[in-house]
Amino acid sequence: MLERGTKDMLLSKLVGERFKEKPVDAFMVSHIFMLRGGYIRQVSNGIFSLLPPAAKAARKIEQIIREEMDAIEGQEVLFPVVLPAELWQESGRYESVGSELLRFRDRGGRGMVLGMTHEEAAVHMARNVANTYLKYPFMIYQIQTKFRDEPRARGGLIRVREFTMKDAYSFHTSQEDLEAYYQRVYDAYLRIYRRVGLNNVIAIQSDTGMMGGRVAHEFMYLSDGGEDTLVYCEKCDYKSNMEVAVSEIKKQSVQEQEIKEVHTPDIKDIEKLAEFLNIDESRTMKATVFFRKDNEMPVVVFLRGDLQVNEVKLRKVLGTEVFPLNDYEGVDLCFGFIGAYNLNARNVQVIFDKSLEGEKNLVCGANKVDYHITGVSVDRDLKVDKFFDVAKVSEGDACVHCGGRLKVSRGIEIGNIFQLGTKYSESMNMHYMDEDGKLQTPIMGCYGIGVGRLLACVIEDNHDEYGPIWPKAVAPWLIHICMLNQSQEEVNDLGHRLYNELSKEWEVLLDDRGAAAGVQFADADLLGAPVRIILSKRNVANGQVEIVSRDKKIKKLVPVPDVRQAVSDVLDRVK
RNA sequence: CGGGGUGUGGCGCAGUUUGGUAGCGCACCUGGUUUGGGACCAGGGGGUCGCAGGUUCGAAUCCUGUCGCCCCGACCA
Repeated sequence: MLERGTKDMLLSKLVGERFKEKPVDAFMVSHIFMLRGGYIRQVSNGIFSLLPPAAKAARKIEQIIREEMDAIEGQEVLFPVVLPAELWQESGRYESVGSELLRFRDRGGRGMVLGMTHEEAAVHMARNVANTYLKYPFMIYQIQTKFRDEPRARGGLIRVREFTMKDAYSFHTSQEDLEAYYQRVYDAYLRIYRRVGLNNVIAIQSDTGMMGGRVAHEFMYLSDGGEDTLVYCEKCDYKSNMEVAVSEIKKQSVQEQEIKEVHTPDIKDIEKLAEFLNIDESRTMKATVFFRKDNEMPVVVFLRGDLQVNEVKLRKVLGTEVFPLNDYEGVDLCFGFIGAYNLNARNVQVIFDKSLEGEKNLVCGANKVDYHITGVSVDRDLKVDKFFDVAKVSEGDACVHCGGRLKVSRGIEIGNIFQLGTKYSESMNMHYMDEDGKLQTPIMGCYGIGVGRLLACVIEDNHDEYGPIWPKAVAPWLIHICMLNQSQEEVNDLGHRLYNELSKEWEVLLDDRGAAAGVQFADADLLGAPVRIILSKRNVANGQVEIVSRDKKIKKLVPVPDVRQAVSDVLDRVK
């Protein structure tokens, strides 16, 4: 017989178990604690079930997001998870998106997809009803399951294939209106992160990727374990994803030299070349070879030897997807010794990075096995029509805005916002009547936050060596009662009495298992409730209980009649 | 999709080299002693060893195939 209220939970009945040992396959702290604490259970690669503690915390995050979306006039809706292929064919994404879009057929053989984002569904919903300018602007959002067949899920809830996401879509009659609303969403996002207890979050400029559109920002939780690389200026507020980051590259002034051919036996990479000639890598010219997806033509990118090619930038310059070339068969290049000087390769596209502009006395390949050329000056010896910016920014480069020093850091993407423009409204024939009775195409924005990933980041940002230290806004339970000597009637009675009383006001978990003190404390640490009440034989005999905050910064003995007030005080003092 | 690793009870692992019918720690159940940081004693339950085929009198172990999972890379709102 279940006789539980909505806020109370007996630990002896809680579904899920907690483990002492670190799971062998987990590396990120959030993943480790979520497994050890009985928060999540993996069902398949990148697919997880959430157990009660995680489900409760996720619900609280969702509620915070919901409140902030409603506060900027969002209207909550619900799109289907399964969508017909035709809808995605309308926008063109059925073809343009890769295999992360899960496609399948229903019993009638009709093509279906699992929703990975819902622009199509949003336009489908809105296009027939938003037929007059009087309805604009408006924003619709949902909190819904998404599926993306990621090539490689990892890190517990950090990178998964199935996940819950809040996605929002706004519709406007002018670019100015979109920009103004975009800013409101931006501000709402920062409020959301603050409310769920995340501190190290910054917004950066980002690539628009498959979404299309021009302006986009990503919200990054700064963490060494993050998968994204970001660049920011120490002096001004320039912040960007590495994918689109730009910089002034540092250049040294050097003397011009004569062209010379040197024998470099089996020296096929920049590192060995610099070592062999005893020069800095920045005194060499590197050739990196890609191939275009559209016509499969090889592309040689020349850049200064100390730099790396930024593939996202290269993709934009070429206007097509690019992949590193691995199959050298039939390509008219002398691999390992490719150089810009005297390069006579057929059917190969050549791109020069701006890092080479004006450089003098560089070493490059001689297009001949085991030889390099020294003393190459770009202006004097090479005919370059145009330089492109296709190199990755390095730490220490100068900021293009203020000349300040750029720093490179890692982060986890916990939200993004896009100014989409008319990509979807146009391709999917969405129109409205303007004041002059003319048909117009609305301008869109879209905005996403991954709930599970956010939950994981809250742990990344709030934990000690024993487990999560949940901020009270998202804690599964606010109060955790430990009965250290449960066999003592007074302890058992008082524990249950406090449990019943406090759960009228707060969410309370009672450890009624009669376990050893160490077991109880360890589990309480893993469950991370902000306030812990400890009942021991001796204290209870003195009419007292101990109240401790999860971060262990507050510890006090209080008389039993004062417990409610003391709990309230501690809750006021913790984050 | 490439490279590497791994699959034995809920979790962590041994056993595989050299085939002989499955074991350890934790967890779980019963009884008792315990109780301020993962206790102790006694008893007990649970695994057709990822799956399929083959070799053999006999396969966790050898052979072939296949699948899952993990890591690195490619990829990625």
